[in-house]
Amino acid sequence: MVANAEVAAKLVEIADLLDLLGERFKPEAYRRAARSLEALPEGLEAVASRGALRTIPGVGEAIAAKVEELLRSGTIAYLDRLRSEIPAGVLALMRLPGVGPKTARRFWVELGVHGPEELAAAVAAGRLDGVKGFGERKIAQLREALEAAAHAPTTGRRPLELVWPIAQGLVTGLRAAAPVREVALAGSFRRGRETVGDLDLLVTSDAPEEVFDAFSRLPGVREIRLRGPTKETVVLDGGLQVDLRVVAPEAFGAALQYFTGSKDHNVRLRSRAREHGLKVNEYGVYRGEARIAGRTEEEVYGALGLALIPPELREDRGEIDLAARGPIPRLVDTGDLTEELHLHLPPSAGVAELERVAAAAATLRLRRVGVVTGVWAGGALGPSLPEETLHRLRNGVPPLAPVLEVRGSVEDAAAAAEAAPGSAYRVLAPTALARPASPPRGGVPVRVLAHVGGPAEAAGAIVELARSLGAGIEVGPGPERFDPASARVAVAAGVPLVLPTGVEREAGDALAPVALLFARRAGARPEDVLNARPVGGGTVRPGRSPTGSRSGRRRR
DNA sequence: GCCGTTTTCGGCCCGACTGTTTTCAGTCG
Repeated sequence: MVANAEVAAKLVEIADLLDLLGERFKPEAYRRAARSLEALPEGLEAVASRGALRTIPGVGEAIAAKVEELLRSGTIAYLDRLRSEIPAGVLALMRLPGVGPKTARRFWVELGVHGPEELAAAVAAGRLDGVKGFGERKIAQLREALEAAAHAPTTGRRPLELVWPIAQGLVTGLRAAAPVREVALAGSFRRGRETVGDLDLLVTSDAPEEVFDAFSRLPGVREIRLRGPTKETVVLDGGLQVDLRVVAPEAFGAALQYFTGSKDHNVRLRSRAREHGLKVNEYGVYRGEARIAGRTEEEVYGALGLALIPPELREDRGEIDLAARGPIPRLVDTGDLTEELHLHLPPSAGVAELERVAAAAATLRLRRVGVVTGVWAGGALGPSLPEETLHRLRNGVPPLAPVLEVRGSVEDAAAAAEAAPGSAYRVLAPTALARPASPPRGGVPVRVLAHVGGPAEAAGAIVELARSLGAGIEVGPGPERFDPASARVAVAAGVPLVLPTGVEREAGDALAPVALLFARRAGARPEDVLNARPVGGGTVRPGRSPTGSRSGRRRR
């Protein structure tokens, strides 16, 4: 079994190598196909076996053939040929900051340098001095990049939930320290991608210089990488890069749209604009010289004859055609959540803690909060809260309700429910998956929550299990929850999602907001979310069938 | 190499910033 990410990596390598050969449009074609493969909620082998590779956006005849070749034989002859033409170290040269395909190729062809180590030696030996295009500053920059690459591992993309608190801190800090009006996070962060490469911050202000000064002095800012009249790039202590842009208020919507991306979405949007005799850039929508939109995103999409597209859907997966046909179905939002299905309190939690949660629940207008009173595992019930707290909970602290958590199979869950009547139960699905599942026994008040993640390729099997149990599947960061691609499979199959409400969390905690972004990215409407529905239904009926026209089907 | 609500050929987003250049190429997002 070849993982989708592995195939995508091979295509990206082809793209990089073609870049070095000076190809104009092929590299981007291979990269676009690679991005599509990475986001695929299904194993490539399954797609290939039903002959559907070419339905993947950006995959045409040639790339489909190469993917098939890779799945069949484990290699791509075309890639092997490119590799034989270009030394591996030249690719590493191209990945140095400030070095692109042109420069890397010059190092290789003109200087006979085959990799970063050789380049470092060449720089040290003064072989770049006097070479056209390499002044003092360029050489110093190169020396620094080589130094950094030798010591620090390349900083890749980071999980969204880890970047979340950092991003919120920057927004808060900027609001407090600089003369800004609007502040917004854009980029893949705003789209709710599972991983974030860097952060894009957008502000409106009359005094850009003051904003940049204040931004540079925020705690955690390690260095300024570049600074111009409208843009500043800094690097934080952890190595995360942050781009800050200051734009005029009348262009805020256009800039937000532009810097939210995705790249593929923007490219398609611009093609559409051209077809309508319009031009879109980060300052607005133009008909000739006249600016016809730009203050809000709604204006920008409207000028192109489109309904506003939620950022989480802007991936060029058919959302533009959808928006051309009419308003996009409303996606689930924080305010739709009516219930917390399971909340773990610290083992020492006292009565005051219950009251704190109840107050938080009131603020969030939650009608029910399931508090885990014990974990049933291996046929025994483990205590999880002090006796006084349990007593108080059972005697009623609205809207809190005791919930029993079961880790095991469906049979375990039924046994646990009989041993501790009156509590709902949930199944931790890794174990449930390992055993044959059967529907819960009758007469027990249950609500099944499959608490399980895994590779996107496995999503289909888990969704089917959840459907047979009448379970909802928790969405959010971490290996025990569904990521956006898997969640999309669930939504398309009519299996409801479950979202954490964040009721017990401290401010700045990322679980609930990130889970919400993931669900929205999966195209989930309020009715696709189990705990966004009216309380009282209790059990989800097993074996619900998808309803033909659900949101999940509008993309691929 | 991909793609199509003007197209199966001829396009492919577009601007900021840097360094080095005296008018622009390369990189980046």
